[in-house]
Amino acid sequence: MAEPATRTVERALQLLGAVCDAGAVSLAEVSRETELSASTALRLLRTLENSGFVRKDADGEYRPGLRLVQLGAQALSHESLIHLAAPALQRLVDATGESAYLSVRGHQGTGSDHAVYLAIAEGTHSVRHASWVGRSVPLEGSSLGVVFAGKTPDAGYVVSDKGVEVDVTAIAAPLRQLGATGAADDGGPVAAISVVAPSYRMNPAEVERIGQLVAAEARALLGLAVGS
Amino acid sequence: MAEPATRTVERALQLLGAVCDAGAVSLAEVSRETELSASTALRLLRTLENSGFVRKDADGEYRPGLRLVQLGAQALSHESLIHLAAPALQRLVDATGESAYLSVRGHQGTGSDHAVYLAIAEGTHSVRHASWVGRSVPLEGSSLGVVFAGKTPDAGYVVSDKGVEVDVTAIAAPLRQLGATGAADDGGPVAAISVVAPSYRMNPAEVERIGQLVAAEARALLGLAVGS
DNA sequence: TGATGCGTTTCACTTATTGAAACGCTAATT
DNA sequence: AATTAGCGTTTCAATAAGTGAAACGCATCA
Repeated sequence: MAEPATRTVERALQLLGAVCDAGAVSLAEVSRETELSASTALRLLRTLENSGFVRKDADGEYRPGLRLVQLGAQALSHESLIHLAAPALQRLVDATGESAYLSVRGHQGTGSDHAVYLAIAEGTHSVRHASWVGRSVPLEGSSLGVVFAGKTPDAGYVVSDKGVEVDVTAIAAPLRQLGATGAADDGGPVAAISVVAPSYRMNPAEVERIGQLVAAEARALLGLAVGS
Repeated sequence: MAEPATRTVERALQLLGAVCDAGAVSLAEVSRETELSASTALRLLRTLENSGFVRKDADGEYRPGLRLVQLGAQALSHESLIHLAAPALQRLVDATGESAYLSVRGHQGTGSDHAVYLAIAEGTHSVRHASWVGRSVPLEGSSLGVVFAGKTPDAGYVVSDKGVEVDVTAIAAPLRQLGATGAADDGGPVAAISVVAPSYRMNPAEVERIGQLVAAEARALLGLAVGS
């Protein structure tokens, strides 16, 4: 992979990602992280800055820029998946009181795999799992990891406690194929919905109840999802 | 401006923007819009695709990619402004029944200036102004345009009817300086809040009432806003 | 006062980008 | 069927463009 690509652009995008991951970084830091020479990093960051993709704050550190916020917001609001999933997430919250998430597999490339929360419905319990849209969570050892690996058992959902976070039980189900074309993909689903709850509130019966709800909503979403 | 920049990256970012603006475009279309030769556009789009910033759908058209959605969502959720402004917008809705918006000046560069809606609180009237996060609106002739030009009168708010949209009255107020440093900027505020309502429901007294509410919330936000 | 690390600029070396042209393809058009 | 038009794609020589080591000034720290 990756033969036909322009190195300059790749590096610039890499820098952009590094800036976003960090939130705010100095030139020296990013250039170290991305293993680019300071002069190259500076030049590319300037280009990104000219285009509004990053900006320099008062401290001289680089931050995600307005253009990125704009394009991201556009892209987010055009993602029909989010709109389609929102009612399903809300139903899960209504039925369980726990927080529900829509996530997609993050872009694989920079080492370990991650998922990104695209939509959230907050639980109603006063003690609840809380996160935010755009949060990137590691897949390793999580129920989302199993789901994205395409290893979901026949029951249609995956449970994990003692996963990424302690004292937390996550129940996830895959949104298998979104496009109208049922083409054989690179394997694994592209999105998933999940319910995340404090473990102390869970028991086998409740886990199974929630699991079946999650699996049912995931199946229902398949019917709605259209090609675009 | 724009002397020290790498052309390749600039072009790639330009393509990225074009793809996002269009939502879904063919290679021929973007290459025409961006005035790039087809071969160059193809090569750059491939690079963007490899990095997940754009993706190719089943029809072979280019769309905003997951990486962009991820970075955008991250950037959006890290924008403390949005979190700070959300309660203020809601208060405006509660007090007026009309839709309230937080907007920032879009990246100036591609011709006419625009603003981008970053946060929205929908009005409660059944007939209300509706828009979406990420929407880009032209500044020309709008109250936002006046606000971003730094021409807000002493009253602290700007009113425009018959502006960008007909039959719509917009009332906007500037969020002057966000950073802790009150440094002399490039001039003009970077953000604004506004209330947008159907004109038929407005009258001078109501406009003034809303104007003072908007101006008050804008001033209140100044106190909260911190450097980061 | 010297040492360290930063952001920045310069510059010779080439490497990597470029775009016209040509290809195969599908879908209208004649 | 033959023809045209438009698309995505590949090739390739010309050269325009990106590269990074080195050096600079400026902070801060020992």
